[in-house]
Amino acid sequence: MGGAGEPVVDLATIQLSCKQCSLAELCLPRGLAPNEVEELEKAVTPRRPLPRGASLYRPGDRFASLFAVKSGTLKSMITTADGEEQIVGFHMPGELLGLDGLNTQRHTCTAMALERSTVCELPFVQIEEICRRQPALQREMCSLLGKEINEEQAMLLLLAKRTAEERLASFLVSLSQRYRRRGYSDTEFNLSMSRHDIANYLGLAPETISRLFSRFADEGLLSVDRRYVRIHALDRLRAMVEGSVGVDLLG
Amino acid sequence: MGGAGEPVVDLATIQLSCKQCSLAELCLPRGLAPNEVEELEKAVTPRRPLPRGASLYRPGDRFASLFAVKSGTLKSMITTADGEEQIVGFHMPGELLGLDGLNTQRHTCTAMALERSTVCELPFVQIEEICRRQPALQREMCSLLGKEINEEQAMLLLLAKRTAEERLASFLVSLSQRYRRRGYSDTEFNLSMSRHDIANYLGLAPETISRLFSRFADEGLLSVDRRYVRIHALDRLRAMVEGSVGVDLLG
DNA sequence: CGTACGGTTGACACGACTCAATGGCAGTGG
DNA sequence: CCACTGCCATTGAGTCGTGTCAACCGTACG
Repeated sequence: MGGAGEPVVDLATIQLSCKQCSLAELCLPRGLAPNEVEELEKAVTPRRPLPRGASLYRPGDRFASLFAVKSGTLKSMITTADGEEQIVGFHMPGELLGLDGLNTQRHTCTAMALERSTVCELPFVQIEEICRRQPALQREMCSLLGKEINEEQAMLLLLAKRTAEERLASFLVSLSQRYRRRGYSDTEFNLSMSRHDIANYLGLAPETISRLFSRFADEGLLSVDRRYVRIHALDRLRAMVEGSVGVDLLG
Repeated sequence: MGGAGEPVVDLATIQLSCKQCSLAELCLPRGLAPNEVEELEKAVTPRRPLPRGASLYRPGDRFASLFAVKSGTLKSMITTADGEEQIVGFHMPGELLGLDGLNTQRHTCTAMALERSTVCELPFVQIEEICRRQPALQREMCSLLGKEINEEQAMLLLLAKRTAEERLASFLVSLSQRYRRRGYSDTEFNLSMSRHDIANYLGLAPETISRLFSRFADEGLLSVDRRYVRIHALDRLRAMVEGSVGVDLLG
């Protein structure tokens, strides 16, 4: 295998290059010097794509690695004893997941692909090792963990204090910003999650999400066709979440 | 100042001893070897007590240190543009706070004493430095950050899915466990926070908290006198939060 | 072509909020 | 020492937002 001119690459031997990755400024290497990125690269191991619905890890799985989304979208959710689920985050390209395993060395969440997705695996012992030698990465990791905490706190406020309307508006504004940062349109995009997932994430009933989409459309804020959303008045959506924290936290 | 036999100690020169601290097994030194604790101790700087209502830090303050509660209780809250507040956590002795500043090097929360409280200050640059040399502390810090994330995720579920009754039960069970771990009764204690604070934290109205306390008392679950709570049926309270995550997360 | 699932819409119910009045404790000043 | 005065807490009455239940539709997929 691996003869000259063969287009198929051997997944076990190639190294993913962070330097060449278009997501580098969004991902862990953000803010690292070239030589530091090189060191980080060595730790990155490739992984075969996850089909829609596949789990990257499940509750109880041994925590060994963090994962950076390379393409696609994933959701993280916690599960209660009686099988109820709560989505605690959606992960877009360049975003890290797996932090839920840091405490007990076992994952508490399920990470599931919402569509065919690829991720980079970052073995945690190696991350730790590099952190000891490269203060810049140590800083970056801390910043990242702090961001996760800040975002979840902003989410607590959203769930504790905001109306259904404000929650959906906030969700859309957040998606919009995240798409923009990735070079996509911030006013038209395809949702990779179902109404059910959105509802679950926002602590609402799926029917409420449907009704709100219809109302937003009636009010000229946006138009929806299935999962395709076109935002017509991003400023008015923003105005609805005025006073919310978390919108400009996505550092 | 500081003459022989003078009982007043100089706050600027004494070193707090983590080894002798009764909270050591709950706090950062948990799981560290004696020589590692010694090193950590050197970084700890004393701080004068905070009177009730005083802030340890406010949003926008430069992040320079983490704080460990030595006595008393504090609350952390985020504030929206229009002055609304959301309490995101209560901090009891042995617990760390300040993690909200890790992302941007500026605090996003207000940390306020609910009663006269003392804290140990841990300058963050020193923590980072020791982490590089002492993998055990590095691990402990990661575990701690992971725990914070896990707990906030459990809180997201509580706010998104649980009824008012379940939220208050969950809150009381959590308090009960935390008191027990600190050597206090897990069935009788004084709440250090007002009904208003509890309501804010749980995403409810203060009136709802009052009504629930009355109902819980009617049902023989507990008795309340002002802020003094006696739990009569901890098992039944636990049963009400069955299926909730987060109860046994407080590693 | 059939079936299943995701999404939309309507009718209704109910949990929690709001508004309002009252009570009681604690801290303050006379 | 006692009255004053907030603030916190309790309780009731009424409202409203959102959930629940149910029917229907369209699309995607087998």
